Amino acid sequence: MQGTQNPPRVSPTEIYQRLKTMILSFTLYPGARVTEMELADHFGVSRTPVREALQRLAAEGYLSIRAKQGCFIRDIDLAEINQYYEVRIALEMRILELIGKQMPIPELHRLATMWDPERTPQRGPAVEMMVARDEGFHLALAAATGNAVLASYLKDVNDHIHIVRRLDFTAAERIAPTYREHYEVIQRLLARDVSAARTLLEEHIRRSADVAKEITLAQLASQRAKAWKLP
Amino acid sequence: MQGTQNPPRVSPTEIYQRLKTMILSFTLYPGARVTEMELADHFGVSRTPVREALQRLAAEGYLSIRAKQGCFIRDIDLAEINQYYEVRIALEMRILELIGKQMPIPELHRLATMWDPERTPQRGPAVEMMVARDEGFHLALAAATGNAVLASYLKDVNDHIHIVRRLDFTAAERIAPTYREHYEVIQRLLARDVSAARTLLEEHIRRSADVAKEITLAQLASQRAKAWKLP
DNA sequence: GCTCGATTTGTTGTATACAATGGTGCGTGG
DNA sequence: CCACGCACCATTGTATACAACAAATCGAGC
Repeated sequence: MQGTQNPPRVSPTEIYQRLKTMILSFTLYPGARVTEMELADHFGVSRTPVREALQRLAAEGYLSIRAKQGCFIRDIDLAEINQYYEVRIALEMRILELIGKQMPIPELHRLATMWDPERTPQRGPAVEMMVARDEGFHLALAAATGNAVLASYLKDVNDHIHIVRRLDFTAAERIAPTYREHYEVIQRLLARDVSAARTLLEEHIRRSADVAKEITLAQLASQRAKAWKLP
Repeated sequence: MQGTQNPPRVSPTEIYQRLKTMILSFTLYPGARVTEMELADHFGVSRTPVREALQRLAAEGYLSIRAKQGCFIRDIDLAEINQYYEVRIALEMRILELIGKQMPIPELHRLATMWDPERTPQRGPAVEMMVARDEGFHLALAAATGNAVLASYLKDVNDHIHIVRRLDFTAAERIAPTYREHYEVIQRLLARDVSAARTLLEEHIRRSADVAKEITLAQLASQRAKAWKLP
């Protein structure tokens, strides 16, 4: 609409990222249908770069391209989300093993300060802000392994559960426990007690997953109600 | 060449799979350059479906598309391969935890029979055959978790190390140990001793990784020697 | 003979025209 | 009133023409 298509032509990668953001933030809600022409007009380019972006998104499972019909944002499949969470636990458990004896103390202190329960924000921060902070915590642990491939797999898994995970923090009462649980994990790492850190982190992930999935069910119901009256 | 392009038009997905196979089997060796037109002619289609396949392969890291220059098969980066092996261990360790107490006995017996050391083939089977069997073993464990997402991540990791892993079995002396080690893991699972199974499986993976990486170094050297005299 | 620059060539990036096909709605017949 | 079939339309799949640009090549000048 607001024509910013003259000087910088929108690249396929940028289209990909913007579409992914729209999907992950529910701007394009599950089940919605988009056509290549629509998006091409929207971004001020031809169908070619749009197709490239859509194919990437389809390959990653965010939407499905049905031949001669259109592109449909994939429905949220809670059973599948559960499976992604299981993969996440697999990766994060190994991450703790890898960094347990080796992660530098200063870096641990930095995280501890960042998640000090006494600094829990009183009036909840913006949801997206909180999600980014949370994902940052877990990715920081991954990065500390020095294994970029491992970190990128965790990032990939995170993206796939992001759409659900962000709902965890719409419930304000999850913010304080998140601070406390993150802090506890760091304390165990400082004490070089990897086993305890593992137990705590797994419980933390499962707790947040449960809350997020619960909220998702409600969200989906209301989303369907909205979709009901559109046509 | 042998014109089979009339009745069935080659789909982008098929192009993708065939190219991937060519890369993983060293038919297109690391560093080689291919152009879209070349491949389009080869498969008897236009550049469009070829581009689709190449973009998927690039997204998965198998090749890099350099603007206005060409597509280059990615070099093998042994440090990166190491990182993939670490992810593989993370996933497989969790897989053992998940199936430990639950995998049905008959399925375990099936695998035990399949990898009975006494049935080790005397004159080595074809390398690709052995690799497929090996990957099948590990994917069978993954499938037994009932977690399709987890299994697909393991498959993805396997694909990325396949190019190196297959070399493990060019050394005939690795075949017997593979049978023995697989068999041992299954025995521990039958005894419901998950912890022992984990230890054995991790050692097994690390051993095969070490051999594979060693052979890769030699292979790369000879490959470079070949490439030397091509132009 | 050597160096630097313009031109040519080859390759990917983008736009567009055309082909193939699934879905929809309308009309007809029972 | 309902069921069935046919034509039209919307949408993706494919081919091709054109644009943009990097590298190599060739030539001119010193």
